[in-house]
Amino acid sequence: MADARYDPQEIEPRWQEVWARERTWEVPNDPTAAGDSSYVLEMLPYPSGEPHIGHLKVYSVGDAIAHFHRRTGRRVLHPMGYDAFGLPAENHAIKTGRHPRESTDAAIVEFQRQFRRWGISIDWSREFGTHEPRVYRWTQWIFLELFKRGLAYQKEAAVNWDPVEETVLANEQVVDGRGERSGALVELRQLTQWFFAITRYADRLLADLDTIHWPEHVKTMQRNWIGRSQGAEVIFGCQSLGVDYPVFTTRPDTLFGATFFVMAPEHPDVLRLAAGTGNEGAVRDYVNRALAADTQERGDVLKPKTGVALGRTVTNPVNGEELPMYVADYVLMEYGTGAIMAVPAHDERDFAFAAAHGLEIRRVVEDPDGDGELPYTGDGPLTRCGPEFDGTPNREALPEIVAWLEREAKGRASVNYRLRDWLISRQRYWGTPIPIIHCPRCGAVPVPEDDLPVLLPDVADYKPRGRSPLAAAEDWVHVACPACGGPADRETDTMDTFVDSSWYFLRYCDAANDEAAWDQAAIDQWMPVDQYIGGVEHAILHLLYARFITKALADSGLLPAHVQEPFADLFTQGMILRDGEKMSKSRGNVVSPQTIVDRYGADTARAYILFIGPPDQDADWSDTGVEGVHRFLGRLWRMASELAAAAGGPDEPPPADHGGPDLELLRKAHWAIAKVTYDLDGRFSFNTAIAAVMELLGVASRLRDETSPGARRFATATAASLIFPFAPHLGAEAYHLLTGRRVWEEPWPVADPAMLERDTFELVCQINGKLRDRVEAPSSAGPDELEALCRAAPNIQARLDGQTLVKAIVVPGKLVNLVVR
RNA sequence: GCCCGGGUGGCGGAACGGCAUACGCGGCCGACUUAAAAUCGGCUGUCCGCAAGGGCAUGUGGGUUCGAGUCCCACCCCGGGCACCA
Repeated sequence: MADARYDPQEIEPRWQEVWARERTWEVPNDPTAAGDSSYVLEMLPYPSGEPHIGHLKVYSVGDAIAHFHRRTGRRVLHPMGYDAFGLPAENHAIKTGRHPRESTDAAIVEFQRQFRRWGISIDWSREFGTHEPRVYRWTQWIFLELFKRGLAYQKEAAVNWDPVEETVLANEQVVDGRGERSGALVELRQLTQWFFAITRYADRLLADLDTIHWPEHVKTMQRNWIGRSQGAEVIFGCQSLGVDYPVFTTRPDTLFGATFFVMAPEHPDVLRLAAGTGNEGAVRDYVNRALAADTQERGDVLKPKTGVALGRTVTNPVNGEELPMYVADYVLMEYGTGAIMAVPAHDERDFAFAAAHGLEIRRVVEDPDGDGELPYTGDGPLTRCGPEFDGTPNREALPEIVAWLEREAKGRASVNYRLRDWLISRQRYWGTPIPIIHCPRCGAVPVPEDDLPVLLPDVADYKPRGRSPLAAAEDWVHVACPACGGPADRETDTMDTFVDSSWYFLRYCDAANDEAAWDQAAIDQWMPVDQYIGGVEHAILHLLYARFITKALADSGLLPAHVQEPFADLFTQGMILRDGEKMSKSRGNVVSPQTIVDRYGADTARAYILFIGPPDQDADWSDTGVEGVHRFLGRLWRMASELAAAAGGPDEPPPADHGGPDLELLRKAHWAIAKVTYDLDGRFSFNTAIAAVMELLGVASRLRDETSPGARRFATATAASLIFPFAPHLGAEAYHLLTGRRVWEEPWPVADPAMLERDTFELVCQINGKLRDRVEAPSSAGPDELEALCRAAPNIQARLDGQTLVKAIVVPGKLVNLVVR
C-alpha cells in the first residue's frame, strides 16, 4: 500500500454508480413524511455546447447546501432541468439548417453526462427540458390563465426592435439602448404585441421584497427597476385649443415655481398644437430629428437641452398664469403623461433648459442654510406661493396642495412606475407557441385547453424576416376558429423564453403530472424554494418575472395561498475569472470543467472552486491553486487508506486515555466540526470550512507518530465526513474505508461542547493595548488571578518598572491590558 | 451624478471591537531517492539588531475607545448597478 496513490478516476465512477443504481437522491412527494423539507435549487442551465466553469461553481455551491441540509435531517428536493428554448440554438439552425431540437438535445445529453460526472446529487426522476411538449403545454396553459384574467393582452405600442435578431425585445433586455444578446442598437417600432401586465403587480413586487431573504443589492436593483414615484397628476389646460394636459410630478409643492411646460416629441398633440402658430415648421423639423435619433444618443444626460416653442400656452392651475409650451427631447413619452410642468429653480434639467432658452427661473423653496444657488432640489420653507403657503415647509405643504387640487378638480394624488408591462412576443421560431387563434369575426380566441399543447411545427427556414418563421407553416397557421368555426389563423409569435423559466421551479414539484401543471399538494409540500442559487446577472430579468408569475398564479387560486414568493432565500455567486478577466473564447482564457475533471477528478474541481474565496465574490482561477486542493484531498485519502490497512478494525473504541496528543487531536476534530457547521449554516463560508478540515488533517498528520490509531481514525473519519459536501466521492470513500458505513446516511456530526473547552488557555498580556507577552492561564481563573499572572509575565515585569499603573482591563478567557503612565 | 460592493503579505484570502496576516499558492532550505517526480518536514509581512528584543504595517487623513482591519466623520482608488423617470 505504500505506493498507493489517490486515484479519483477510479474512486469517483464507483460511487456515482452506487448513487445512480440506488437512486439515492430521489425524494418522493410524501406529505406524511416526518421532518422538515428543503427545496434547494440552482438556476436552470441554458443547454448550449457544454457546461462552463460557472456551471461548475453554481452546482458545487448548491450541492454542498443540499448535502448539508440532508445530513442535518431535512428531506431535500434538488432537481435539474434545462432552459431549452432560445436564440443560440435557433441561430445555429439558421447557419446549419440543423433543427434546433437536435443541437439542443445533444447539448442536454452532454450536460447530463457532466453533471453525473461531477457527482451532483440530483433527483433525476424530475428532470425536464422546457422545450418538451409535455412541459410547454403547461407554459401555454399558464398563458391562457393570464389571458382569462386580462393579464396577457395585446396592444399596439412603440416597442424595442432588435434589427439583428429580427425580433422585439422586452425593456429588460435592452441595455444602454442595445439588444442584450446581439449588441445591436434597437429601433423603436410601432407594433401590436403581446404583453403581460406586470405593472399591475408593481406595488406587491415592491412591498414583498421585505418578506424575502435576498442580498440587499439585488433587492435594491429590483426596487430601482420598478421605480415607484409618489406624487400628483396636475391638469394644465390649453385654452386656445380647449384641451387639458395632465402632467405627473413628484413635486407638487413647487407648482408655483412652474414657468414653462414641455412635451415629448412623440406626444401625439405636438403638431396639432403648433399648427397655425408660425412655429409649425420649426416644430416639425425638431420632432423629425428627435424621432430619427437613436435611443442611446437621445438618452445622453450630458447632451445640451434642446427644444422649440410650440407657440401656445397652458394655464397653471394654482395661480392662473399662462406658461409657454415647448417640445423637447428630454421629456420622455413613455413615462408619466409625456408632458411636464417645468420648475427650473428646483429641477436640474428644467434649469438647464431655462438657462439655454432664456426662460424665467423663479425660486419657490428657500434654502434654510444655503448660499442661494440654483437649482435647489432640497427642502425648505415655501416662498412666492401666496399667503396660504408662504413660510410653510415644502414637505408639509405638499399634501395640502394636492388636497387643494383634488377639491378644485385640477389634479389628484398619483403614483408612477418606471416598470413597463412585460413584452413577451418574439418573432422567432424556437420558443413556446402562443396559444391564440385570430378570427376575423371573434378576435383573439384562446386555444381550448383540451387542444393543448399547440405543437411547434417543423419549418424549412428558421430565418426571421420581420415576421415569425412560423408564419410560413401555412397548414399549421390556418385553422377553424374554436368559437365560430370560421376560417382563422394561429398566432405565429412565440413566447419570450423568460416565460418558461418563470415557472419551471413549480413543475419540479410534480414533474410527472400529465393531468395538470401540478398538484397543489405537491406545491404545498415544497414551495417556496428554500435556497435559490444563481448569477447576479439575473437580478432583474428572471428574478422579477418569476416573482410576478408566482403572484399571478397565486391570485388565480392555482397555488397555495402561502406561496406568494418563489424564492425565500437567494444566494448570488460571483464569476470565475482568469487573469482578472471574464473567460471567453475570444480571449482564449477559458478553463473547461471537463479538462479539470479529467486531470484532477470532480472532487478536486468542486472543492477548489469553493476554496478559492467567498463564493459571492468574483474569483480568479489559479492552476497552482487547484494543485494545492488536490494535494490536500490526496493526503486525506492516503491517511484513510493507511489507517484502514493498519491493525484495528472499524469498531475499535475511541481511545480511553484522553490525554496528551490524543486529546489534542480529538479536540481539533471537535473544533473542526463546530467550525464547518457554523460556516455552512446559512453563511456560505465554504472557503473557511474547507480550511478548517485542512487544519484538522494538518494536526492529525503532525501528531501521526504520537497518537493512538483510534484517535487518528476518529479524526480522519471526521475529516471525511466534513469534506463530503464539497468532495462527495472522496468523503464517501474515506469514510467507508474507515468505518464501513456510508457517510451520506450518517447524521451530520455534532461537536461535543466539553471537547471545545480547555483547562488552560493562552492569556494575552498587553501594556497600553500592545501585545507584550503570553502566558498559560487556567480557564477557571478570576479577574484578579489573571491580572496577577499578567503582571508576573517576564516581558511585562520588565516594562512595569518605574511606571504608574492607571488601570487594568481584564477580559476573562482572553487577555489583560495594563494601562500605565 | 445617485445607490450598492470592495481596498489586508509576492498572490487568492482569514480575522464575535481583544494575539493582524488562519488556510492555500508561490519562494527558500532540508529529508527520502543513484537521480527526478511524488511525498514529508522547516522557514517565509517589513525595517533595525549578533541576539534577546524592538520599531513600522490592513487605501489616505482625522475621531471614539484601555484597545480599531473591524465603529464614526471626511477623502482617494477599483468593481458593479441605475441614470433626462419629472
